[in-house]
Amino acid sequence: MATTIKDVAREAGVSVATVSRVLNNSGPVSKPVAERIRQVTAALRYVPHSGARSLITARTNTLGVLLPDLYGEFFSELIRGMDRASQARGYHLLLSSAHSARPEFETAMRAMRGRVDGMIVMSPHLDSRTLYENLPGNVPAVLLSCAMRDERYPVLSIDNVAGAHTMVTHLAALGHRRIAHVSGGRGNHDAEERQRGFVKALRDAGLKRNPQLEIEGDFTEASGYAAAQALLARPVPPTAIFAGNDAMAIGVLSALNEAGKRVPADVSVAGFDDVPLARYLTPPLTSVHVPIDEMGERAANRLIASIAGDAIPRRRHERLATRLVVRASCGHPPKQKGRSRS
Amino acid sequence: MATTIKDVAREAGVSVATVSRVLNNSGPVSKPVAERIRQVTAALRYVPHSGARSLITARTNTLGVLLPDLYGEFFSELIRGMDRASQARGYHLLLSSAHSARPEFETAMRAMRGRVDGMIVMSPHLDSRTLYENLPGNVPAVLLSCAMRDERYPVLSIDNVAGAHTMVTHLAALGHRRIAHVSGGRGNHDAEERQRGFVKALRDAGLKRNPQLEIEGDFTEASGYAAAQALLARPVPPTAIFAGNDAMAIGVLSALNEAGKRVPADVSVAGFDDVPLARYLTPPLTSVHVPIDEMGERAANRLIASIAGDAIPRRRHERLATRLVVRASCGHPPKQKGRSRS
DNA sequence: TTGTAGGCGTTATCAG
DNA sequence: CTGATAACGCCTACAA
Repeated sequence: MATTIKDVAREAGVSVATVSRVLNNSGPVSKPVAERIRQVTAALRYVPHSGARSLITARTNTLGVLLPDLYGEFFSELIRGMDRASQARGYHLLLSSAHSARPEFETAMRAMRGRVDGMIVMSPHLDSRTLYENLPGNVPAVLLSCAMRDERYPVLSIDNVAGAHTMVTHLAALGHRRIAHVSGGRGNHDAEERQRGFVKALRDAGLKRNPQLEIEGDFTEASGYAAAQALLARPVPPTAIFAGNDAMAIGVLSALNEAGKRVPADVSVAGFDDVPLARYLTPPLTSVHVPIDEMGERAANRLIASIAGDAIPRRRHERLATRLVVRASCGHPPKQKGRSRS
Repeated sequence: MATTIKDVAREAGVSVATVSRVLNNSGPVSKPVAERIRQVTAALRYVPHSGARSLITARTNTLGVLLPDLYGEFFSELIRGMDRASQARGYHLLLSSAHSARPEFETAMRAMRGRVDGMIVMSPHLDSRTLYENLPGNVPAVLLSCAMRDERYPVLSIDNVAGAHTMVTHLAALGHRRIAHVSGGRGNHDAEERQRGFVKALRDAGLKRNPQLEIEGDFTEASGYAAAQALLARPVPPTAIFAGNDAMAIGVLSALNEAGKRVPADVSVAGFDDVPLARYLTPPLTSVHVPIDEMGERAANRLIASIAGDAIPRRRHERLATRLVVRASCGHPPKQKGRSRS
């Protein structure tokens, strides 16, 4: 049915070995013969069977990608970055998502073994144990935003703590003393780091941590919306709300607007990620810029390098720097009408 | 290095045939033997080499997915839908993006041949000719949002014309007579269909088409922003702006807000797609709902069915229905003379 | 119920 | 420079 190398060889009047040599530039072939073979190959629309090839070369030229639930702009960007890097080096992407839960993660991991040369795993919900036990021993892997303490696998992550710290410090510098945080959810690595940055910045600014002003969300707009409503219902609401990502910040903006609060006149709002649309929100969102596509790109490049057997960089754990992006959604707190503390 | 079926056989003291039978449930094996084999398989963490297997079964259990440039929420949703359906049926997704241009499309298509059992192709920028010439003859394919006139391949698309028509009719019913359209760009299939719906609805509402009120964008927030600025500069600006997708509508909102226009008091704004965050915009965006993830899901299911050799549905071309979602961003046009005094 | 052996499409190793 | 031919890991008749 499908044309094989034999068909090409027969048609061109040569042996399969010669055809193979032409197609892979792996050996000397005379000009005219090579030319004829190329012609026949094109005419027959022949494409080598990658499975058969990988059988002998032990390479699939494919990277496995394991992601959590896909949502929003974030993953489009991430995948875009990985794809760009992969294509440039002749690799394909075998994608599998929705593996926040453990059993699905294990299944997906197993299913990939054998069809990929390496794996990129993003699994902000799983603990080191589960990761270790399921990561393939035989192929290299790069982790994204994972809770990996040691250096057994290279990990790429966002500098969440510093990013959140910078943001909260910025808010404090604007004069805010009641700064709320809507976190991305317990058990999520990025979310917890961002919260750590928040807490640390409060302390560094000499502000007291207030449980009333910390709410757990789940990185969705809906959870940000609900969180803001809850915060507004507090006896003394916050003057600034720092959301764990832009999606939740959007939900926060929505709730504030609905409640008749002006941003930033009444309440300041800040996000994290700085997705492309952040600057087009009303008002434009102050956020922490994360180079998402670059993270994807780096992960792929790093994996490909380690597949190729390149020397492993000394520092396996790499943190991507963030950048504070100040826009109109944050300003000074409103003049205190009630008591001012401390 | 990697463990093979032979290792398992040796370790379990049986032949490779028996191991194979156990792993594929393809033949009678005695209980105790099967049990031992399963144990050894697990202990050795053996996973069959998919390439070798596909060599003989002629199946890869992989779907190839060719997408244009990834952006925004749209593609996260789409991929999520495809992945969900694929996983449920034991298929993997081999993803490749950024193929708006012809040569890249051809390369990507060729690279996939041989590693997939079927292909999902989304290529709103390419013409039928190019598509035909590059679509694989040997594996089934499903097209998304493609300009395919005949029925050679099944096509799934959004009912863009009806969606746009409904929206514009809605705006006209609110009293708008100067309705602008920011289109998604010439050469993009979805964009052109939406524009057709816009034009048709104008006519049906007895409104005259006005070139001054039609601007070409490219589905990005930035282009929506620029378009709105241009529209505001018109001698007589529109009272409603219908953007070809939500991203551009976001840009429009941003520009209007910056120009001090109130939405919907001064100008109404509508989008298309109804991405998850549309309801959380300020103001919440009136849009045309498109079941994006369902489209991905259906595409995958349909492809898998045709791989399995299921009977092909009579109507190969399937249009997904859209739904008007009315929110606060659209209202009646301002009174003719009494322009807002703010 | 189990084992043996042939072959799937490639590439790599030899001879020529 | 070119052509046989032996792997690669697996599945599947066919034989036992």
